[in-house]
Amino acid sequence: MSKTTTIVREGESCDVTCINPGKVRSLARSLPKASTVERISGIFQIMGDSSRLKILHCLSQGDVCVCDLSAVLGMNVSAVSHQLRLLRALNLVKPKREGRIVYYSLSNQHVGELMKMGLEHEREN
Amino acid sequence: MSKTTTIVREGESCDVTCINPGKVRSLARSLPKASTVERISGIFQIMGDSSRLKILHCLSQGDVCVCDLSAVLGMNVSAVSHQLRLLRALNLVKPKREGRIVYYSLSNQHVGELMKMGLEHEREN
DNA sequence: GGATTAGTTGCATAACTGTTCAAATATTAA
DNA sequence: TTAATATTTGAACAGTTATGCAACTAATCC
Repeated sequence: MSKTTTIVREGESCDVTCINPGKVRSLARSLPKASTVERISGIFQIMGDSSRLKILHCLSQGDVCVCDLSAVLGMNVSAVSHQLRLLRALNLVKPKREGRIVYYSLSNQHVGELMKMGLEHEREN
Repeated sequence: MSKTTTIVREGESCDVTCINPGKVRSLARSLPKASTVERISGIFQIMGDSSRLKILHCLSQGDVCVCDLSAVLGMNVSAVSHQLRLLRALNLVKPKREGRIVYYSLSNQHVGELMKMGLEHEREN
């Protein structure tokens, strides 16, 4: 039943042995486009680090300054700041300066919900 | 208002400058324990890669063999197999041999739901 | 038996990531 | 102004990761 078929995907074509050409074509069509997959995996990747997850967990309970985050996580202020920069770049958190102190908060509730989902998955496993 | 306090976290203590010792203590208490955070971030980390996300997306539509996955994703059979091993190790997918062909499927629906969440986040953003 | 096909695995490697250190910026206090 | 504090940033480093190649196992077909 094996067969060599030419699969066309996003402009380029390549010869691959595939068991079920029809299924392959329909699966290929069903995939969200590359940029979408990239952005979704980006979100998950960001949440795939314990330090960042802890930071987000703290912020889900209200504004926290960098200094306090550093104390809670038990890590370098600089390290925390680097991670906050990443989170800022992805619009997951936003800063608010008050004098010398910068308070961070979640930009929206989506991340909080994703975290809750993660916790539930964990519990059910 | 700044103050130097000793924060005790999981047996070890360290001196850190922190703005709000009370808040820090309560946040520290509110954090899920290390192993839990680790496992949750592990799940997200696994989904934080476009190849794996595509694989999982395919499997969310039914059983697919390694060969077809390779064709759909346009990548090496070996590379796909390596990723499947990771997913297997985390009990996210399971193999079923039929002759020479190995069909993979999702172990449970949790991952599918997480992916849906990701897609929704993406859309709302 | 030998040949072919599907998949796995170990190794090598290039690319990426998280953290730390040191230096810079910004704001307040003396 | 100088000193102190809160945060940011860039460079460097160690550790991890995704992929491809080559060699292997497993199953089928001749």
